[in-house]
Amino acid sequence: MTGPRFRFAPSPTGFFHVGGARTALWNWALARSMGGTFVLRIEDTDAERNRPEWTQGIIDALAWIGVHTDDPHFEGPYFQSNYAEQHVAAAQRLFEQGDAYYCDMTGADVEARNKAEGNQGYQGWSRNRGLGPGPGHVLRFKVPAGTTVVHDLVRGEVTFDNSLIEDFVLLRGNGTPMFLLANVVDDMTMSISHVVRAEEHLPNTPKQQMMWEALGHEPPVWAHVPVLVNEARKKLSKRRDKVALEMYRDEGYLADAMVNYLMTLGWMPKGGEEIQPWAQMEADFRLEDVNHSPAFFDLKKLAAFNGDYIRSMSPAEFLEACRPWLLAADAPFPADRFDEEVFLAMAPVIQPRATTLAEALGVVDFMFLAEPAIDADAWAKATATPDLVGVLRSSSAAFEAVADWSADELKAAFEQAAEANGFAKPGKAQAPVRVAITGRTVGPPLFESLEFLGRDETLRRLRNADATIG
RNA sequence: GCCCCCAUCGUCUAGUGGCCUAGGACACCACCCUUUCAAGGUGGCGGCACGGGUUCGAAUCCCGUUGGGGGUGCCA
Repeated sequence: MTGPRFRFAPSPTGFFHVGGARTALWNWALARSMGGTFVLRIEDTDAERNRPEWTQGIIDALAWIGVHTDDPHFEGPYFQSNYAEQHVAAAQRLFEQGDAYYCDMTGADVEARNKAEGNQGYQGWSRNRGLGPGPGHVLRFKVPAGTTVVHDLVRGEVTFDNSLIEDFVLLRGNGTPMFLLANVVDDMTMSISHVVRAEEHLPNTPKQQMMWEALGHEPPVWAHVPVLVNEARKKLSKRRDKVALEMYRDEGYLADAMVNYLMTLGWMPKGGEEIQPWAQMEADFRLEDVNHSPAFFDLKKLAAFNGDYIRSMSPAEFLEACRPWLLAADAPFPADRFDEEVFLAMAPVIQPRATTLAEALGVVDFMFLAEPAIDADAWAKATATPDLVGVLRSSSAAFEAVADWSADELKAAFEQAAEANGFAKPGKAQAPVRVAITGRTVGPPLFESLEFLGRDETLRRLRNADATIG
């Protein structure tokens, strides 16, 4: 692979952020459509928040959204912690070149001096003190005078006044490298040509660009994409918001729907049609077309996308997609009562009624439950008047007499029973039968359900329900 | 506080000086269809933050204001 080299560099935190997923997807689309490479680098240098299993979580999440480690465009994962020596070596080089210097002031020292002098930030106090490395000495980058212009593919030219950028820390007092340094050195080592990341990194960019230059390299192409925000228009946070990709997967959001939705947050496929196959989006995606303002991660719209994708599946695909929920320990009904044939046959009436896969099983759970729970309020309402009770009893009798147990005949039988009890519109009289059979007032078409439920079970449930009426 | 970014319906967006009476999607409302609920169909509501310029002409260019967001660690 000789094309451009992109990278995705998450820090392991135990879950995969939806914002990170979008960034990964955009990098992935770019790498693939440009014949380039997507480098995965796990930024695990902060021992505080890092566990080996987190990494697998990242790889699994990426695979779910279609970023596969066995794709020729994929490279990695690399672990930042393995490159500490190189980070330190680069810092050493900057020191030797005179682009960095040691400082023995602690954070408290800096704060105290600023308070005394009415200043803010680090004022380059140790620039000319000629300090060498030593315990507690941090290495700081000597920010040159002038301005730094960042060329950004989505923002354009952004100019920073270097005098407003403090001499930032490269190496901690204990000698370990800081993120800014590690990040730059790794990008250089991995020959990254395009850094596509969230906007929150834009203020870091002049610092990183100065390091690239000091280290004798041409900086990469930068692209800072807008952040994803919540309803209050604040950056999505794991404390407040539902940001874990895994949670959406577990609730039955389809990967294709999630991917499609994420892609359109800040970018619109050509032609203005939002629902697009991955291949099309991959081919069309351009950083130059990315929007500049933060995008609200809208659960309602995600749900709409998901419903759309669910409805477009064939019954067989739908069954397979539901399989994990059918086999789950907390499945809504016991596996041995499940009937694939029935589920397949009912799929077309289930799909338009479900927003998520998890929800889909709930639509037909009554078909596979030995004794579906009857909602008390629904039952009370469905049998509140004598005519409703009458419908229940006469339809029960009418069903018993049906010769051919089919939806059509059941419907005809029911309509007669309803009319006999004074209902001009049979639809209005469905409630008692529906509640008796399904436990609820709403659900898939009743007579088709009865057909599949079978004569014996239908009549049994009607008799049981009838018996509960005084 | 300081620095940076941003600003089209409630939301995601189309729009790159005349094609804009500002288009689509989600949400919402109404109607149709109908076997409940959905789905589907039709229609509706609703927006260029404000003020100055530039121009024959501005949602589009410039300046300012206001508003929002991000960043300001010996976190990543």
